[in-house]
Amino acid sequence: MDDSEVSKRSKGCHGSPAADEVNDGGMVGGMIPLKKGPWTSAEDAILIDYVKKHGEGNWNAVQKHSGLFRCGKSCRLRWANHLRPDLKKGAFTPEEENCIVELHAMMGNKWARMAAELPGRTDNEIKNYWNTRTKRLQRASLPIYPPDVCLRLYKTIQDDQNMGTLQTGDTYDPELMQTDHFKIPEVEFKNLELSRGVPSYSLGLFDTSASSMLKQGIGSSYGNGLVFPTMHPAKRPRESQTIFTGLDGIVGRGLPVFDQLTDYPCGKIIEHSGLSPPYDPDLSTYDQPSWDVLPGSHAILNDNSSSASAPICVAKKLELPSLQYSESQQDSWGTPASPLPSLESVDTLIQSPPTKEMWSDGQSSSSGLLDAVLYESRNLKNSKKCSGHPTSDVSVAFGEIHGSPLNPSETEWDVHADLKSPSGHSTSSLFSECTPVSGSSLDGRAYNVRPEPVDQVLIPYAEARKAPNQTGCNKPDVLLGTAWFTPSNNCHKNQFFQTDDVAADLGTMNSE
DNA sequence: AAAATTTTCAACCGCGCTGTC
DNA sequence: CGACAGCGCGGTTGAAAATTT
Repeated sequence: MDDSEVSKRSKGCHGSPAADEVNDGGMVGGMIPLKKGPWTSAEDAILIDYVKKHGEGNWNAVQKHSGLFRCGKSCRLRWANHLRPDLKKGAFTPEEENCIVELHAMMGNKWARMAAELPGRTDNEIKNYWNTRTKRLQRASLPIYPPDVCLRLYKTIQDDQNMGTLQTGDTYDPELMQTDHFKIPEVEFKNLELSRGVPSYSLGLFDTSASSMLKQGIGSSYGNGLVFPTMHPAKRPRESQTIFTGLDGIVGRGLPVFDQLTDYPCGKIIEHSGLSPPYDPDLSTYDQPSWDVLPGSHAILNDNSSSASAPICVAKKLELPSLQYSESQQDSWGTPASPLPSLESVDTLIQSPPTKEMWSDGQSSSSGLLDAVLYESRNLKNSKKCSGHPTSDVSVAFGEIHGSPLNPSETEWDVHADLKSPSGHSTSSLFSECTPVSGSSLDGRAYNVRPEPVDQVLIPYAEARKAPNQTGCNKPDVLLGTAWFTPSNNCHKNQFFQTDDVAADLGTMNSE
């Protein structure tokens, strides 16, 4: 064993005052300090041999039986992270990377559970990967979460709300929202060719603002009715669980679930958004002044395919929304607040990290995108309760943002979605015009968006809606499994949400 | 080529949960 | 029922490696 190597890193083997640290990390027989620092191959061999003979577990016995001067914790960690025979070595594959992003969006920093979905990978590995990735992306002002992930989550929550399974009120369980430095889903859209049969309103979904969403207050009833992957810590399973019914069978088995996501095809995004033409005209009757405007990027509205395909902008931090759409500006947009707080915001959701203050309970949070979406959902619900002038606070409705409903086809979207507009960073504009410098994000995930036919209809979600009370269909995890992930062989043509259902959802949501 | 900076990642730490006595 | 032990999780640290200046 290389003691010099060990001593270099060892900061003393006296462990912490904690009982377990004292017991297994302190001294051996009160005399010999347990080793810390890097493991040597000799130690590895001893540990491997021990596990072969005695199996995993009872780690504190390792030192006693093998003579290894390592605390049980250290042994367990070493085994779990490096010596386990089933460990997959090497860099994450693109599929795995995509999977991690998806999982993080849904779970937040639940590394162990994420690891459970990625066979052969350890929580530590995933954690390191994510932290590295996040740093890199943030530094490059690139989105942490791809747009389709944002939308799927958001849509799922919306649908869930419409099904009445997402409870509101003060049932929010802080523990379920336990997170840290809430990651702000930033979105950047590259090479979006949205002009082909894509409803402009679908794009509007992207021009939303999570920060506004997230500032509105806390209280997603995460714990009631919502059986998200995040579970109460107290009920945390000892062993890795399969969290997503659908995801499990896909991700867990290493199938190319995310093949379709690798490039974040626009079509997928649109599909996930749950909107497809023809847009239900009835929606305009809702107390939703600009719902009809909601949509779209000017590229779409104008069928400006040239602009849509023009690779213009360099990846750039999208930093406007919540501020840009501040209340003070609402008037300038000439429209009243809309009861549709949400869709406004994937953009914000994507760009502005909710401050910790937003979590009224003072909990830090580092949840994934899902938390943000849930948060917004809760707000949405609240806003629905509040008469017809819901978004009096930070949240900005589409109308406020995109102009008058009286002129849906010629909205202000064009104005502020335009790169030349004051806002300049509208996601919609990014959607249609921005292209990352290199054609792919720094983390290798190209945010390409391909136009997709919007006439297909996906069934799982629709079915789930029809039978919300069946077998947990009202549960997001089920939705995640059925509606979010589709077999890769169908990825190019699946419609994740039934158009009519979505329209109905939106209508319901707005009229509630 | 060397120094400085950044990135990666193995390991540690503290906390909380569960099971046992 | 409380104390304790074992274990696992998530956050953090810091040395090594890689990259940039």
